[in-house]
Amino acid sequence: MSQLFESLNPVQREAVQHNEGPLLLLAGAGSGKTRVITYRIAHLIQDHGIPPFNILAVTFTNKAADEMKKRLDHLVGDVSQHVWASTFHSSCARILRRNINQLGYDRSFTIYDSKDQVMLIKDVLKTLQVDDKLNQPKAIQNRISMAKNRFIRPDEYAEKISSQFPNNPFEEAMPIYYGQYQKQLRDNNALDFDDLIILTVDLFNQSTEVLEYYQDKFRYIMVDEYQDTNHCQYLLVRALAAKHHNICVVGDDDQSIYSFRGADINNILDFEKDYPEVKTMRLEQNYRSTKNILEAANEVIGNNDIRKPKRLWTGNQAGTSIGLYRGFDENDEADYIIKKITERRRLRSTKYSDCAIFYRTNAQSRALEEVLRYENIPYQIIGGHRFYERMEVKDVLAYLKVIVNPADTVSLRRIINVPRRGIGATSLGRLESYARRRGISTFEAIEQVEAISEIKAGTQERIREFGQLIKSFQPSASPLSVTIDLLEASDYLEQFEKDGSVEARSRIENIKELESAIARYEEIDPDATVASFLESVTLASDIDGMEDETDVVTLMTLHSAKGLEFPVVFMVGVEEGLLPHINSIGSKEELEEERRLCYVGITRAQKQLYIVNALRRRRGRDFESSVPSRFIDEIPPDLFDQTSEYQPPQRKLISSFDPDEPDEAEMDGGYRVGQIVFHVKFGRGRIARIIGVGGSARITVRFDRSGERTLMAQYANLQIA
DNA sequence: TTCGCTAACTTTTTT
DNA sequence: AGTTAGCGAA
Repeated sequence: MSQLFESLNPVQREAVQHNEGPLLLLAGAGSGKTRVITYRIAHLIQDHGIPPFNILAVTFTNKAADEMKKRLDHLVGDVSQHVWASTFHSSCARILRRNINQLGYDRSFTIYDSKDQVMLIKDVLKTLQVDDKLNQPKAIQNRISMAKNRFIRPDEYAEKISSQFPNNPFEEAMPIYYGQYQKQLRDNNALDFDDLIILTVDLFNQSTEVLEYYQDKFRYIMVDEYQDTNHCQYLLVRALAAKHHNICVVGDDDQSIYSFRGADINNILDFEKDYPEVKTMRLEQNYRSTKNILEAANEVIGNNDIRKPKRLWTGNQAGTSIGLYRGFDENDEADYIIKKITERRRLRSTKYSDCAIFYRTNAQSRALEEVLRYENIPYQIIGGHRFYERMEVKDVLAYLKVIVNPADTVSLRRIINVPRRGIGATSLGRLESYARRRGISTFEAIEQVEAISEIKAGTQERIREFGQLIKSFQPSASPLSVTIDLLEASDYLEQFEKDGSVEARSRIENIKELESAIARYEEIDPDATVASFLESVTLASDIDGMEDETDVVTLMTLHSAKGLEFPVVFMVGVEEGLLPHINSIGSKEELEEERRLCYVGITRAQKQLYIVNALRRRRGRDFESSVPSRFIDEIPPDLFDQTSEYQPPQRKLISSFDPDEPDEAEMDGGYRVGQIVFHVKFGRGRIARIIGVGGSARITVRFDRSGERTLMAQYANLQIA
């Protein structure tokens, strides 16, 4: 262990040796915080004889948890397997699988992802007979999630949130939606992401016995990326640490980029108030980046007002200048990047896997992907349309979910007629209304379909067969065997085998891939069940699927990039409207979060940073011209490579985009932000944002009745008040 | 009543 | 561009 200390700087060493009592570790980008956490755990185990099962390490992603376990394994060997290292959501799911009975749920509960949530909300609106055109399910989902993150229940919503939006019918209706949503979740024996946390807190509040069990089990708690925790997670950590106070949180307020998900920066800023005896330490030496890169990062983040003052420093070399390129459009951006990558590969043995491309929005990956594919450069895209979101994969997963938890009507509805078995919307509707009348689940209605006289005998028979199909599987059998039997018995693949198109074949391939994923999962965990597999899939994050053994270029959003590092980083689309994003420009807080996002991107780079943007960009059907991001201006000019190709190629610029085209300009009707307008259907509202110009401009209006909606200027037909 | 085709909308970030 | 809603055919 003593050699272990030699590689640490004094502050790091102090942090590792501080084992009892609360510790706040303010760790700047690239300051070696993961190292400190793992060493700290190793130190607890080896030098203080703390049993590994008494340690809980909460990370932001499963990938980070796995990496921590791997490093820990190097330091202390096999015993590291007994440390609980996982995400908030996974840890809570694990706790709830043991103890959720006490809250009146069944242990076979299903976890709903955000798409499932939206489906359920549509359902809720239907049962409440509310038009889902006026009340966007996604907006409702967002409001519910925000409430849950703040530990606000349906019955408290009116008082705590609605009251802040006087005369807002949408917010006034929210408690009803929220309440009904929660009821239907329970009826489906399902939990959404937020429930995992909130119900664990409930469990602890309700049973001191359970709470004490976990308090004593997790005598040492470490929370990584603490700046991104929400209030509910804060309550959870506080409850767990209340007895022993051995809580170490690690975070960086400058890297807080998840406030849209309810992350509450106060959790880090107030930590010192919660634990008066806290020891605070700062890791400010950066080991990752060159001086140039770090200075650029420092300068950018220095423009934020809401932050703990600090300035990272590094002993590393100055390094090369930052590349800056303003391309013609997104294809030109991509061309430039590829040119640089191939050039570097030729000159200085930079590997593909040394290079990462970051963007603000997933949509930006497409242009890059096309060019990379065309140029035969191997790449991986993190996030976007993930494997587990493919239609055919979701179908099979829905089958598995129903097998484990027949009460899950969202999944049931997905597969009851897939493949086509002659059970259409009307029959399903009758089935569901019967279920509702009797107060039973849809699946229970299926089991007594003979009693439903509205359904014709032929259809009854088909429904009965479907019910038997589901019941013919053993949920406790191994996931792989269930899947194989399922594919066999359901004739699911037949629809694609008959088709024979490229697409159908790739769908079959994806199912095969799913099978091998299940096989792999079983190999790692011999106790795997269908339920545990489904859970791991739902709680997997984009980044968990990242491949870091093979030599490929990695593309991902700036959000996904947090916690990673690459020798060569390209940030694309560094433009006003994209970074900072158009939706964030209006508010100071949100703008500062965009700046932090930019900071996160810059600080991922070890040796070389390229900042790239384009003169114009395709958005939907038409082009928009764009202005370089204000964040570029915040970087001192002398840090940029002065010889760089900063002249945009002036090709046929005028012809294809024409913001001043007269007839279009008239069509935007002279709308202004802040104006009060009336819409035929949505009623009164106020213009929140206008994006673009002319008829193709999109106008976002915050309607009194139905929340925010974005309309095309040329079709909006708004009356100006 | 179910199914297949055409037409419209979306894209900020995510456990 | 890929899903969803709506319509007509079987």
